[in-house]
Amino acid sequence: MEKNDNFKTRVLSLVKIIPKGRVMTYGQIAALCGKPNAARAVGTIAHYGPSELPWQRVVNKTGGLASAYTYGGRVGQKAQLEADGVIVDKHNKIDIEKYIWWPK
DNA sequence: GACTTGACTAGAC
DNA sequence: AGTCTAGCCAAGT
Repeated sequence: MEKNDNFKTRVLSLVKIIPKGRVMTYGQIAALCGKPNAARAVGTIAHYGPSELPWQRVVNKTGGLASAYTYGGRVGQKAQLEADGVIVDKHNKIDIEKYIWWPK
């Protein structure tokens, strides 16, 4: 049963453990799940995944906020990241190099 | 049940 | 330096 959901579950679990004030990239999460080039899959899973996941801490390589693409009106994300201690730019960009986090 | 689209990234041209 | 292709997984049609 868990074999089919293995990748999806891994991604979701990984996002759940992102500490406050830190962020991760799609490619990074994908790589940690065993598929270094499955960044797209990560985004897809995220979009259809539970809304309780802190996807606001997940960003793309350009440092842009994730849901900014589809949920452009989701202004709460910026405030949420700032509440976590992440400085968000005017253009919804963050210092990815500074806030990137890797699980130990 | 097969095809298409989608919160992405990296490499090739 | 900018544009295009390829690769992954899941959900919708």
